[in-house]
Amino acid sequence: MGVTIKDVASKAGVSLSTVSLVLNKKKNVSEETRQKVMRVIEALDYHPHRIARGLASKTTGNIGFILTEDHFSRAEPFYTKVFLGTEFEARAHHYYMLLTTVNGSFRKNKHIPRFLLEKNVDGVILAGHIPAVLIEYIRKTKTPFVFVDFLPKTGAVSAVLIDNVDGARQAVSHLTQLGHNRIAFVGGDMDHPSLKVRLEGYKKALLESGISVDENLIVADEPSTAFEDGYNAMCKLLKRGVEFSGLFAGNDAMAQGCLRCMREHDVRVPDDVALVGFDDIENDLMIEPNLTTVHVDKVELGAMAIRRLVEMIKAGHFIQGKTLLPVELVVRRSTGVSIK
Amino acid sequence: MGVTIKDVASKAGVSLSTVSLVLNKKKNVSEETRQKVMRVIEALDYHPHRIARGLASKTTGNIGFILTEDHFSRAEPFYTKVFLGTEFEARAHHYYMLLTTVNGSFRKNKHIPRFLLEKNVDGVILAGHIPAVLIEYIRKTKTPFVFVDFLPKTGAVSAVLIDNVDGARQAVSHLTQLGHNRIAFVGGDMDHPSLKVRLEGYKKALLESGISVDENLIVADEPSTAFEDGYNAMCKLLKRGVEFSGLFAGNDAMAQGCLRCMREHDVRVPDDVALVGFDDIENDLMIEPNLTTVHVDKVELGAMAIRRLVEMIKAGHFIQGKTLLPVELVVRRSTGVSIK
DNA sequence: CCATTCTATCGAAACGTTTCGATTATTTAA
DNA sequence: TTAAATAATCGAAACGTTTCGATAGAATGG
Repeated sequence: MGVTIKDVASKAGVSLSTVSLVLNKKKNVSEETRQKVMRVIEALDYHPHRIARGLASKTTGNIGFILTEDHFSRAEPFYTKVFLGTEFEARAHHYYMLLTTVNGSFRKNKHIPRFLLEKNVDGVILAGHIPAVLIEYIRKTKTPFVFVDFLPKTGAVSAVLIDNVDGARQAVSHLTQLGHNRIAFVGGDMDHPSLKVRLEGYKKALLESGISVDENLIVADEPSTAFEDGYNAMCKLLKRGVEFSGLFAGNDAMAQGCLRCMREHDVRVPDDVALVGFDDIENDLMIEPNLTTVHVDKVELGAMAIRRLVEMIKAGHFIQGKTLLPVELVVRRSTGVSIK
Repeated sequence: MGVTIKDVASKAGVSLSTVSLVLNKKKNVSEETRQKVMRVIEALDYHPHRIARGLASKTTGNIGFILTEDHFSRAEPFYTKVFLGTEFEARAHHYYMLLTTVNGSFRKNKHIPRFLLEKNVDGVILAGHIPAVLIEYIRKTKTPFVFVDFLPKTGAVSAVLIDNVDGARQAVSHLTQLGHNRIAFVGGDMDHPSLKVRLEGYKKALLESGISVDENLIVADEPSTAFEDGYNAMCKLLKRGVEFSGLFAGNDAMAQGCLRCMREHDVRVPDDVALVGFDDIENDLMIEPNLTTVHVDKVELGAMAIRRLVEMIKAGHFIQGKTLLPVELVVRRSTGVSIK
């Protein structure tokens, strides 16, 4: 039905292979015939058939995105943004993204993503806590892969990570500079590297400011990092009766949960407590007071991962290394700094 | 490298074609050989190569998702949710989704999505305001397609739509049942069928309740439907000085913008004004007061579209028709009804 | 001026399936 | 008992490219 390379060849009076050479910008084709072929391609509005090209060249034009189910259903659409970032960047490199989720109860030879089994991707992005068995499988298949916001315990990796330490430092030193020295931390899901590192960054920043760490000011044992977890954590903290005037939440969803809890207990933000979150999600601007937070460019995070992956695919071999995504504090009303 | 159908055939002692027949569950293969072949497939952990299968069967296993750029960058992640809904449902039918955006300044023969040119999809989902030229192109290629939350002006269509009329009716009659009879409407982007229909539904519901429509209570000329548009619209409405005690916003993002504006003007919700939104977005629960709204299951909307599309692909011909997604009012604090 | 290298082009195999028509074996009908 | 229909299996073509090795002609070197 559609026009094929054969049609182009015959109409241009050259062989199939010559057209292919032109299409793939290979050497050793005269400028003259190149132009002739190009004109015919234009005239016939020819576009190579992706599938056929794929079979011959052992290339798919697809990149897989593997995500754990629980991360995907997180209220906070963090990974959704990351995924969209990969979409945009992938398209710029002429790839399409194939998305799939795996769940925690992963069993080998059973739950391997279909696009891997069917050899339908040129590389994969791994986001969130991916089961070790799966990572091992991917390594075996020699498929290029890049981690996003996660690091496995072992093995050589290519990864793109948030600069959580720096973010936590910026958040905490913003609070100390405002004069706070009793600064609490609220977090959860400490299995996730990001949250763990944010807590570490918090401690480090305190020490750098000459403030000792008080474990009574830390609530980090919530199972997850959603709004409710923030709410619950804050309730625990308030129940302890310890004094604090600054609060650093592991992410914005939790920060907003804290806010709700504090409001219910007549603790005013920013008057009684200055609050800083992490992530910079959309509705930080829709709540009262607008939330001071550490901005994370999730879309860019995805884009960086794709760039790394495409580089590896082109190179034809694994390229080890980690890249940190810089983050930036954005100061809003919740830390009491008045903005014009 | 990988194990192919050839390996299975020789190990099972049958021909290539027999293995293929087994794989595709065709008739006329004896139970005995079927089992023998299946055992070998298991033993070798064979999985057919998607690309090769695609070339031979003229099938891609992919579904395209076409979206307008401006809709995609909308603050409110409506279409993102719809897309995820298609992802999940597509996977259940063993398809992968390929996403792309087109922009308003669409030119034929230039901005046609690559997956269409390269014949890399078995069907497409069209979300939002898709340029008519593109629709025409898709029709010509005989690619099955389904619209989501949009209807083109002309031609036979298969579409999945939100039951906006019913949603508006539920919203408005909730307000009238609470005793309000001065009910305002705030909307924008009236080019979009959904918003237009919500306004119509609002008027219809008023009339059904014996309340005449007062154009002074309607602000619908905002360019878009984001938070800011709601904010601006509400400012205009308040400036008019007309009295109202109920407010129906075209969507939740606008409703939240209204809320912000009212707060700045010391109009209290729900005490002075009872507010209902539309969509039921995540942070309706994170704002004060929690927003009464019309719940739209965006994920299900996407899933419905996929089911329709898969049906068409299987049938091998276009199937005309529209399906309405039922919606449901969820009552929260912003309409003043106290919930235990 | 001939041997060598280089350039441009081509033919054919290969990629891993599906599918169609042929073939053989088996059953059914007359 | 034989012709016809049916069931099971197979061989080969086809899908639309890329790529490798071959070939012929042009350029280069000694």
